[in-house]
Amino acid sequence: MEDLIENYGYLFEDELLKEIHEIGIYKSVKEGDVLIEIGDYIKSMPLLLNGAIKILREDKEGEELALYFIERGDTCTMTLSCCVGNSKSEIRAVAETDVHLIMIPVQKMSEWMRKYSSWQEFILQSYHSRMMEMLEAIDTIAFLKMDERLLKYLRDKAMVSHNDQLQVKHKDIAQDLHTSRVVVSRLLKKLERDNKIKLFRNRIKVIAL
Amino acid sequence: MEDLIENYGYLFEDELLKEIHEIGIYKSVKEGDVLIEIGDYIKSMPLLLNGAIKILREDKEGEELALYFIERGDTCTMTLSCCVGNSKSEIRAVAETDVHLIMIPVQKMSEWMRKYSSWQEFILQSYHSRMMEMLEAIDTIAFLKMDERLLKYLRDKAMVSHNDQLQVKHKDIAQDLHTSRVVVSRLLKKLERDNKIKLFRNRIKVIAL
DNA sequence: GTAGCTATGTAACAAATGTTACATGAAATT
DNA sequence: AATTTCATGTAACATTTGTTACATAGCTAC
Repeated sequence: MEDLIENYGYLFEDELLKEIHEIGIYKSVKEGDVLIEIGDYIKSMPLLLNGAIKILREDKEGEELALYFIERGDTCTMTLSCCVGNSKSEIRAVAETDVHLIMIPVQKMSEWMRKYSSWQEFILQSYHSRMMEMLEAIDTIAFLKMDERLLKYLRDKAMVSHNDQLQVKHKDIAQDLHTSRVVVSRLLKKLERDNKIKLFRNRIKVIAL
Repeated sequence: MEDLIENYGYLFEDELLKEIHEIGIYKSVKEGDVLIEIGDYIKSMPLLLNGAIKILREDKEGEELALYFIERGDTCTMTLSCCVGNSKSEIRAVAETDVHLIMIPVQKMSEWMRKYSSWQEFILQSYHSRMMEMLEAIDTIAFLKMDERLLKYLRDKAMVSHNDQLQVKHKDIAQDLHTSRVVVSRLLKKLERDNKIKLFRNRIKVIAL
């Protein structure tokens, strides 16, 4: 409950907070766990209390692409979107760090939309944020070259995990950026020569945040 | 009014249709005209009656990228999004064909959200559609090669203009796809050899729709 | 018709990204 | 300690995309 108030207290009226606390289901998720799988029907929406979630897209061949990260105080708008459309999830959500969240049944979502103006505001604001994040994702893949994308990826990752030391393998990065391991290793080496990062085995230190 | 009923009659209750008709401002826009410019503050949202609108993104250097087309029965959700966030437009909207639309003042938008459940449904559904279109745009630039993107672009363009004969110059296509004219000409020639399209001066016929 | 403009075609080359193959070195397993 | 597995480095090459330069062909204006 303190977690709830800390993250959403300034947004929602007390009554709504109480309802969320009563109805919502508190959940802990371990780093790396899959929260939503592509094709899942969505029955509840998550309110993020802490930690970060990575949103991924997949093509027909099963190749991945990381779109953006979601942080505390956010919700997965794609979830809302899918509830409304009553359709399957188009994305995969993976816990980037250990995560605490509250699951809200979808019926409540539209009920609260009419009952609480702060909730309506929150939902619309969420859509806005996610739209902006989608646009940023588009900018990144459309306008940046791979070395710039790579650096941005590392910085974003460091930001959401509040840690400039990243526990990652080149192979994983390649998967998130939808490129090959060799390309990633090559560009990482260049970034290290340019003093933007420092490379270790299973670990990368981001210097210029 | 008939236009309004034809496009939105099955969505909205009569009372809402009446309000839209009374409050909305009917507008005609010529092909090529800019409806929304990047950085504009949005004071009203458009409901599309017929025609199609092209949504574009721009990078820092002023380079463009076409994201998707909006057709009749749709609205520009980015507009909503910007109203909510009270922020400037992040995209440019250009009339792809001659367009008829109704402009709704933004205050009405949130007022109707509470008053008419069909309006709330419509807005959320719009957000969903636009999210899906953004995802498709991401898929396109992330997973497709330029020749596939080019063919998809031509097909989409033919679809929304209901015409397999496109009045376009290679230069314009290059701008929309964020590549160079030479690349477009080269790939178009290949598509013609593969019998997907037929090339003329100032005109392209899309064969395999 | 001719001059000039615009759109398109194409060659030659450059840069970015993707692929294959293999070497090295650290960690884990036996 | 020897063996195996995994992460990383790197060379060599292929493919895709971008760039520069120029030729040709159709249209417009005079």
